[in-house]
Amino acid sequence: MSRAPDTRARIEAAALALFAEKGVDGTSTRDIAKAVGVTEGALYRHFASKDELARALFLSRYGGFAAGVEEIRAKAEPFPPTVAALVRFFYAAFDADPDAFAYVLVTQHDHLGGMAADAPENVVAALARTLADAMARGEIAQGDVALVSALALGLVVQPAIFRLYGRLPQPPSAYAEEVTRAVLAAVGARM
Amino acid sequence: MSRAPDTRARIEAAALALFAEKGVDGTSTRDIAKAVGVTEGALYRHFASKDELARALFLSRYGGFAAGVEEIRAKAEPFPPTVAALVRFFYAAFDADPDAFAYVLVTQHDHLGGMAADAPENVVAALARTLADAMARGEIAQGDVALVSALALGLVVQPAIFRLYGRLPQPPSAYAEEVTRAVLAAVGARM
DNA sequence: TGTACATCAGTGAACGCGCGTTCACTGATGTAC
DNA sequence: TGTACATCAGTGAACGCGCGTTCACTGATGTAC
Repeated sequence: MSRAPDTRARIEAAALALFAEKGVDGTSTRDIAKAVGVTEGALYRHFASKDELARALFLSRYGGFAAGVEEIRAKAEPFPPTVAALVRFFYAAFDADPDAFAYVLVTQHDHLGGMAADAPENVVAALARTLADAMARGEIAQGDVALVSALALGLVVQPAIFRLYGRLPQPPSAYAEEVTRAVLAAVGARM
Repeated sequence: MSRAPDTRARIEAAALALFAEKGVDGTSTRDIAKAVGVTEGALYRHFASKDELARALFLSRYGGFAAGVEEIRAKAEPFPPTVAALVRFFYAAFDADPDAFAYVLVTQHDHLGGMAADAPENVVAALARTLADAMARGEIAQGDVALVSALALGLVVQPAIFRLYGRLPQPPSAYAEEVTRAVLAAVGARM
């Protein structure tokens, strides 16, 4: 039986909340230790460094997004229900943990530097494949896949950002249907 | 006649480039001074602190965006040419100074905290007014103005972000027409 | 025009502080016999 | 079951370092008379 209490999980939760609110650079190891209620030294029993903590948090959360997107894509349903499922998936994740959503959103470019642009675990790559498939099947208008990916992603992500900064009266999940409709219209889906 | 050479402008340019690339926290005053070719002390002849430098850079650049958006809105042209003008304006700004675009994008929430949500100099507020006007005139579908603002902004901004991180083969200005079309479709413009 | 003084952008060395990290230690829990 | 030892998560004090900022100074430029 494991001896350890839930300290590692509590460090992750506290760090994620602080990183999301004040940024990684704006959060000190003292801040984290204080929030958890342990000394700074204890952090180093669970993570080799502050950087490794930041990276572990990113990879686990980001991996969840990538897996979810890829799973929905792999079902190969028609385009409209696929988009609806993707939107619902992202906004359910937002509702479940806004801190994680904000953290991944803001730090993705720091951590994805080394990842292959078309790696299966890359969210944008999975999204691009979904759109390329739909184009190949004639379900949406022909166009530059990278651009269309940007358009679709922007439509889904920006309401979440607005919500994070208090610009939306309700969480984005309340708008899932409207966002889905906007994506279908923006990418020229044949309805 | 002014004695001063262009040191202040050179500090701003170097700081903007560094802030855009590595973030404000990731950039030290030593970095800036070295890039400019002066000592750190010299920075304080022009700016009271590193924070004030960051804020001055933000306000001047952001002010340009807000003024441009408000100017286009004030012309009160029909909705489609208004959107086209806005998209062209943002992407021209991107082309002219990608560092400034990236810096404003990333740091806006740090600096806009105190600004009234509906201040005339607030870019999102100006955008929301544009969309509210179009709704009132029946040019676009009725809906939550905040949500529709998020959708429109996301469509315009995300391609710029993709370009900044090397995910788009061409600068966003090359896609201005397609983005305009996507915005019109997404907000349900009567064509 | 020449001289005396004021202004100011820059230098270079130094500062105190908070940062991430280390380390000898303690005490509780698990394991071997 | 009882005892001896190993493991490990935590403590608390300390560390060296890079950070933003300060300051006495210099020398070039502008101004007054």
